[in-house]
Amino acid sequence: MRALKYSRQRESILEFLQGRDDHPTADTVYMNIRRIYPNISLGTVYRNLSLLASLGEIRRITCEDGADRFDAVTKPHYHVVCRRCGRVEDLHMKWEEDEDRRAADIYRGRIEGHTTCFYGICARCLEEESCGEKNEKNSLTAMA
Amino acid sequence: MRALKYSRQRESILEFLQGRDDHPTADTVYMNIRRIYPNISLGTVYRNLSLLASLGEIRRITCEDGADRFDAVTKPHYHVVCRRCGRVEDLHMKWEEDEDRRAADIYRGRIEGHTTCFYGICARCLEEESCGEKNEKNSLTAMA
DNA sequence: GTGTTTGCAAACAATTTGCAGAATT
DNA sequence: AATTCTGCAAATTGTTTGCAAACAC
Repeated sequence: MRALKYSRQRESILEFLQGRDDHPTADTVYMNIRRIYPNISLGTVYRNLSLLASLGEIRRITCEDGADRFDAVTKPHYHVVCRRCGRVEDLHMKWEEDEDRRAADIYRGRIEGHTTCFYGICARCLEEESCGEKNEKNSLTAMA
Repeated sequence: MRALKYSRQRESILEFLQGRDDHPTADTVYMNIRRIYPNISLGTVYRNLSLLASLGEIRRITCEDGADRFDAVTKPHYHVVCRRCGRVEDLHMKWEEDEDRRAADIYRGRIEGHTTCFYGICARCLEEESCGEKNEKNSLTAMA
């Protein structure tokens, strides 16, 4: 029903994501795109990220940690979230195709897919035991 | 370091969650507990949910849909999120224990566990094709 | 009594939205 | 010319926090 017109901002956001292997938040995207289009607005970034995600050109990752992250790799794969610094990394492990079928067999509704998110402590945080710089919020999780 | 004192509100929140098999949001918990303690505050509900989660008495579920949900079943299991109404259901399927080991084998950091979230359309929404009542937000995801 | 928890309200963070003007077709 | 997209600011939503009083030990 709605047309879809070219926009340099959108293009630029997509390209930016394609050039990264970590998984930036909307805000990180914003900061970086601003170097190219200094007056792009955060609203535009959000709008385009949502649009691209709904078009299937990028993937939204929602992982327990404050802000959503975005990934230009759209084929299913695993992620690891660091509980200390919040960093989200890809895990290059064979994707378990059968899971969906197993689930569909016993679920009364329709299964369309799944996401699997590992959590733990990333190598960087393990080394520098004094990691806590980035994402203090997560210390709550570790409070117990 | 910190003591931990009894609170009827906390007790009541935990009991409420234990009596449900769906996965209420903080707000739903609030609405329901209010029938017992009419002047409990939303802040208290959030504080206790976070506390209980960090103690491992309940589990926090963050699944792409606006608000976090909470689950009194703490042993790992699968969830299915309906992309139409946002409902989160348990999926009673054998938990794949090996995943963590597989991941740990190739990951440089420490793997502590993982969560797997299936998504699709729940049976209820499939039937009444006119589902859209509850959680309009999700229509964005389906917009493409 | 000391320390924890509560209710309330204000503060916050992430994200969405309304609108007039700029860009694309 | 008709629409879509943008920048900006204000609005929403989900969650956290500061504080004085209430409660548990």
